[in-house]
Amino acid sequence: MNIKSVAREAKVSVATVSRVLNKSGAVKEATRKRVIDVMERMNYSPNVVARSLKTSKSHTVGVMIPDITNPYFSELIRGIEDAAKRNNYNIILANTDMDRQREEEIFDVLKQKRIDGVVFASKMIDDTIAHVMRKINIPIVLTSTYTDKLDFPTVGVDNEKAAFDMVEHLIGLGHVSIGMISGFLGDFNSGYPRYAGYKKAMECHGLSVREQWVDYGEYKEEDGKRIAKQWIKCGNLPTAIFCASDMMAIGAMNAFIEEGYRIPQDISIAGFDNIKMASYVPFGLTTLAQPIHAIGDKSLEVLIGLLEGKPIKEHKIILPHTIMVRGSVASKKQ
Amino acid sequence: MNIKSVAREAKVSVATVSRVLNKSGAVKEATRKRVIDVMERMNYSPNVVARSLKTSKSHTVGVMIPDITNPYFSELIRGIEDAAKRNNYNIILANTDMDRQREEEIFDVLKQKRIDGVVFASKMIDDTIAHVMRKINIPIVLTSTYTDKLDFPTVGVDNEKAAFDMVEHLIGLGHVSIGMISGFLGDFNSGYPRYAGYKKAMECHGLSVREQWVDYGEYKEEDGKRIAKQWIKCGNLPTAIFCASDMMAIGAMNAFIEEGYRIPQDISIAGFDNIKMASYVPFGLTTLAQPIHAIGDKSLEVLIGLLEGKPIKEHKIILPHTIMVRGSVASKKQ
DNA sequence: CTGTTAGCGCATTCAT
DNA sequence: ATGAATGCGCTAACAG
Repeated sequence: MNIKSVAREAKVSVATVSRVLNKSGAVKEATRKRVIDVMERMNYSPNVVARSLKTSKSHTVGVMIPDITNPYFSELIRGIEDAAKRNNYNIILANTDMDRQREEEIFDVLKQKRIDGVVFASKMIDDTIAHVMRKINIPIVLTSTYTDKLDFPTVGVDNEKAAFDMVEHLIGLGHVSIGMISGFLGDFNSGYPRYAGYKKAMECHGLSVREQWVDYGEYKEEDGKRIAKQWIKCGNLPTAIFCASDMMAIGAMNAFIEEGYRIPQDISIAGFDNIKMASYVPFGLTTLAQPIHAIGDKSLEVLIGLLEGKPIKEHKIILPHTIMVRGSVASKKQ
Repeated sequence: MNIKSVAREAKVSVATVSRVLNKSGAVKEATRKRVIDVMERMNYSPNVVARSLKTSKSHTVGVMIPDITNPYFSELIRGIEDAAKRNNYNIILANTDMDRQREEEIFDVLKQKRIDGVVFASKMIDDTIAHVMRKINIPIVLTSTYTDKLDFPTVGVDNEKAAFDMVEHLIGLGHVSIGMISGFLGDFNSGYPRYAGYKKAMECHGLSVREQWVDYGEYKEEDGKRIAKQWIKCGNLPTAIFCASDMMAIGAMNAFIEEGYRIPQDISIAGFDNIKMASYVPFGLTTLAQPIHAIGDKSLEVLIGLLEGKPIKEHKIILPHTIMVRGSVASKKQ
């Protein structure tokens, strides 16, 4: 049941069937109807593999992320998939766990499968992976990923400004002793800029960043929890803690609650990301909202732009962030 | 840069190149080396699309789920993808939002893309979608999905027994007034059996199911929260609440905490699923643990078995559940 | 052990 | 407006 049998049945050539299939070229309405009829009667479904071989377009893109289990990435994927659906693309999903070897392997099979492009999220691009990505020679869009080695388009928020805004929000609420549970400063995508924004906001308002109130984690709940428990043990807490991720904020909240503190009466906690879970803690988590879904959506739109040969206007696409006010931060004004 | 140019460069025929590529047939070690050398030097990457056209195998499977943003499904997908990786398959991910029309569309394009099989999760299979799934004529494995119309393999836990075990656990802890925030009873996959297990356990121990302590939601946080707040307003609470999903359990917890109750001192709450988030609430959520990752993994393994023509031994594959004891349930023994 | 060749199903160019 | 013929890159049957 291929194009040929349809042609035979409809008493036309395969070229004509192909024409009605792709709405290319002109076909007399009568024969078009006839062909369509036959296709339906035979329950014909064109073989996209053959078409891809011919056109070298698969209408499929690869999406490589560290771990779909991370709520940030599952929202991101949803945005990507929604945009894909709109544009009649499909996505091949691959988890990398940020393992460089695994990433290379995936790039390799994606290339072999002739996918049209990829959306890539990972840790910082080093020379090795940059070389692989260049060599593979297909359009790539980066998100949540820092690079100064590649000139692929990047989609995300202005992390430094976002952190600055959040800390300024806390200061505006009367907080002066503000701690931060940061990401690692070697992470130039999120870790460093968010810390830099925090520091800048503090200095901007004449407040001091105290070393004992800054610690570093890998954005996981466990990290936030561990650090908060440590601080509790040392006594002498800030009145507010800004966390570089919602998961760390949730971990910190859990630590404080388990130790008998009340949030936000005893201590205020702010997060970063606005994953869905942020609204599923008691009274809600106040957080710096990234438009996660929109970032995914835009990433795919940019990729499709690349595929269609649109000239790239801007390489660094910044989407707007907002502050999502919920119950985990209290005012310190008297 | 195709197989032909490699053949030319290595001074062999395309057949020989194909042989070393697929390790099929015998090739003299010397020529094999030479071919491999050439492939590397030319940075040759076989065109899997052409191969698929020839073999009618794409080594790609479709995965259709309601929403990747749902933590249950993101863990499921992770299991599926891990199994896919092990078996050198890729997955095309599609969110359906349980929309029947969307599901049909996706089945259609997946068929056109000649994917080898699909893992399907959805609401109950009705006649219309059953017809589509039969007609598409490719191997399908079901998970989280009830059907009595199709004889496709199904992977999951024994929901009724699981619920029974959990409620018995609560009873063993001394609880006698146990409420349930259930799924809808029309959901034959999870809603009805989990309720049935609850009821059976209660009756089994001579306890009565009180109508005012049973309510129904769609497994979301909001549902658990709404129902719990309602119960609080009515006063007269059970000492323990069994929820048909972790998200509803989290919602219920949030409701109680927001209303000033302490968990588990004032009320015990148990969930179902053991999504990661269940361990990220203060003191942890006691829950009926589904082996979510394993369910995904097994689903794909079964699908691959189908693809390789293995005879299906059992159509209903039940994976073992456990009770994950954390801090949200207290003992009522004196 | 190696080479020749016939398709896989389709899009597309060139005639007509 | 339609058809005939070519080739996309590969696998596998067959021949040697």
